[in-house]
Amino acid sequence: MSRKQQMPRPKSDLGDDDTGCPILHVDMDAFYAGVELRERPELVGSPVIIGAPGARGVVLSATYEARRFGVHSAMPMTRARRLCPQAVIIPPSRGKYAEVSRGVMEIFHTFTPEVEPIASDEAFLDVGGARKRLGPSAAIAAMIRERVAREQGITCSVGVANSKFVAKLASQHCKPDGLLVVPVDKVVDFLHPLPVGALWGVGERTEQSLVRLGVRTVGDLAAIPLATLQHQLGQAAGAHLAALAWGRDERPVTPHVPDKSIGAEETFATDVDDPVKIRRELLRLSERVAARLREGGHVGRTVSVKLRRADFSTISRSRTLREPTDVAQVLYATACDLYAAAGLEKVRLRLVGVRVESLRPAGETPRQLGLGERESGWREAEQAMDRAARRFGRDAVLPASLVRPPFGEIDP
DNA sequence: TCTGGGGTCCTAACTCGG
DNA sequence: TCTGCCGAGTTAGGACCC
Repeated sequence: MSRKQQMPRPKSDLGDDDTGCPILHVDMDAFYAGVELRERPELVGSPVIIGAPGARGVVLSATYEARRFGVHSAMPMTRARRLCPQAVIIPPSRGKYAEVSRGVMEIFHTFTPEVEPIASDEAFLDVGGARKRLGPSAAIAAMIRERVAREQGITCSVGVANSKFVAKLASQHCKPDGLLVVPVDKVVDFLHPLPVGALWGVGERTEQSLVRLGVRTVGDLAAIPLATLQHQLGQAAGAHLAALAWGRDERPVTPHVPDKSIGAEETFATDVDDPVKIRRELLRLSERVAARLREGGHVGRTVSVKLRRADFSTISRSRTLREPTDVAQVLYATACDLYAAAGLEKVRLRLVGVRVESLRPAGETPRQLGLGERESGWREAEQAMDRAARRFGRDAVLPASLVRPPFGEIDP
């Protein structure tokens, strides 16, 4: 589901020598759209857009037929509909995509335990250890493509290279439904003609900065002095991109990357300036985040709120607590304090968000009771809510202020 | 044209304690 | 007691990814 524009077709003279290329990047083609088309085969070959039909939605996925009209992920739905009025719009069903994603990841694990998921629709695989058993990397890539298509009914593209970064570029390069090997001695030939925006970490802003330096291709980037790059982009980003431009990327495939933060945010259907409604939303988001913290066995110490004004300018405010928590009431109280301290109580907002950072495993964090705090308090109440939610559904137990009034009554 | 929601990482400014 | 330096931690914002 990359937002970057489709790259030109690959150079055909790279060859297929996969010696020294243990890294695979597997990327589903137009994943959400592909999943929907399994159930609506009559739409195969038609422009289809997956996205919420509301006024403020964006495109989550689009078939290649829709992309020909300029539609791409993250584009506002209003614009997508203008560009391609004949497209069939399908609202997203995230549960369904999560299920297919699990199935695909299971297929990957039958080839190697070294699987690093980076999104629901893509992953890196290190097949270095599997080659003795299953054959060369390119052959493994072909088997994976065949099994994903046969067992899940969707197509994917696979890049094969000696590093994660080059494998990822390779998979983008051969989309859709392709396989591309970038041999070790052809990495620079492959990289240098590419537009600099193709690099991982070069978005719109960075690309503009680089174009001001006269850098348009990866080859241009490779040619400019490191100091100039670091002056323009900062120490870390400059050094990182300079290395990538020469195909240097030492990052290993890491199967278990721990969560660093968990958050939730919501864009209102229309902008809101009523502090009561804003606080109710902060409560809803705090409940959601706390439930996910408990589900994942995390506690977190830093609580931040995100507030986006009607003009799209965004501020965030954060506070680090004395003790880490997974209790919604603690998150909510902190979020309300931060909202009040931001001085936006009379300002029209389009989005609010709550996030918890500095996560650690709940089991490793002995809890200190505060002065006068009862052993059985909010945490126990919320754990009971978790149990009820597992049994009766997510909305079975809610804080009173989140319960919708019966039809005809006034919402307090 | 009008911009979701889930994240990660980096940088700069600031505070605080040694 | 005051001042300067340094490093660690916190906070805010921004860019980027899918």
